[in-house]
Amino acid sequence: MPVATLDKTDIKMLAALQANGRLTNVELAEKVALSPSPCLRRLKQLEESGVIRQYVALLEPAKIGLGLQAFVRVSLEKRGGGHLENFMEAVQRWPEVVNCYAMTGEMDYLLQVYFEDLEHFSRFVMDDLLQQPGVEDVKSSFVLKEFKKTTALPISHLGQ
Amino acid sequence: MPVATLDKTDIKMLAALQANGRLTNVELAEKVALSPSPCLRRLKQLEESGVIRQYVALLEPAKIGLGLQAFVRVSLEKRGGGHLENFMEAVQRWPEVVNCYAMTGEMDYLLQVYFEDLEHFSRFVMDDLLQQPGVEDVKSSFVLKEFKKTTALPISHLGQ
DNA sequence: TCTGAAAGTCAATACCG
DNA sequence: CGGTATTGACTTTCAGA
Repeated sequence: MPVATLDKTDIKMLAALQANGRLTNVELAEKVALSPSPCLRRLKQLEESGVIRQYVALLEPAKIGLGLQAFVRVSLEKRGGGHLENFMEAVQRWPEVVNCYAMTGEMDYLLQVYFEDLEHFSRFVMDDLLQQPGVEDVKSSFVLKEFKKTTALPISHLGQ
Repeated sequence: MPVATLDKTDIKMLAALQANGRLTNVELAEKVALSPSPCLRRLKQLEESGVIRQYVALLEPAKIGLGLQAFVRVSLEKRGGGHLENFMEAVQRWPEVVNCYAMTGEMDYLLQVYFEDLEHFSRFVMDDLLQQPGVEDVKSSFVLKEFKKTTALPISHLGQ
């Protein structure tokens, strides 16, 4: 995947949109000292090249009853066909799982998962995770506090 | 933090905005079978109550030269004043760190961090992390593959 | 590549069932 | 709670520098 060539104005645009994805083109143009027309052209370019992947609304977990966040390490049986495939299909289906990573180190998978409470967590592990063919072991850690929480990637390292 | 009371229409709105944060009010109203005016009133309510925390643009890490993602576990000295405070200030400052959690289990901290490459990672650990007063130990795992990656929280568990 | 103007669309408000 | 109508602002496109 090629790295895009971005100038100072593009970087300012990305910083502004990472902070507020609903900025109008006129507002964005003001922030980067451009008139709306070329600003819009640059924006379309950033979207079409895939530098901007998506615009989303972020919800507050506690306000929708998701008071519990966990990281769950799952070990899959190494032998036996299709376990990984089936597991990943299930992961896509389970709405509680927001992220799933394969990591270096141990040959297992790291899930980031939201729950309403411990009972919900328990049901998820018993009824979903451990019912899934190939799942050998499950180890969970819960988030006590989030000290930093952002979706904004660093961009200052890019060009001028 | 109180849990908001949301009806079926609110839930549809949240689902739509988690998938596309730049939907216009008219588009959103069509999706939830409402006219624009009450739709906008509901939207403002969701924003003001804090259910919608923020709108953001998500960038593609690989397209901006961030090909390496890691989880870093940091142990802080338990004795000695202000280490945690100073560390958290530094964490806010370091742009590579997108998330920082205190977890159950071991009394240490989990960072989610983006890097350009291993040399960037090395510089971060040597020049930033290990120079920070109170940092005792650092253990890193790298992301080999992301099987699921979303910011959309589950909302189907809420009312009708 | 930017500016500026023109046409269509949308946000935001007021008002009414 | 819902819908309609209005005004001003914004998006989008195109011609020209």
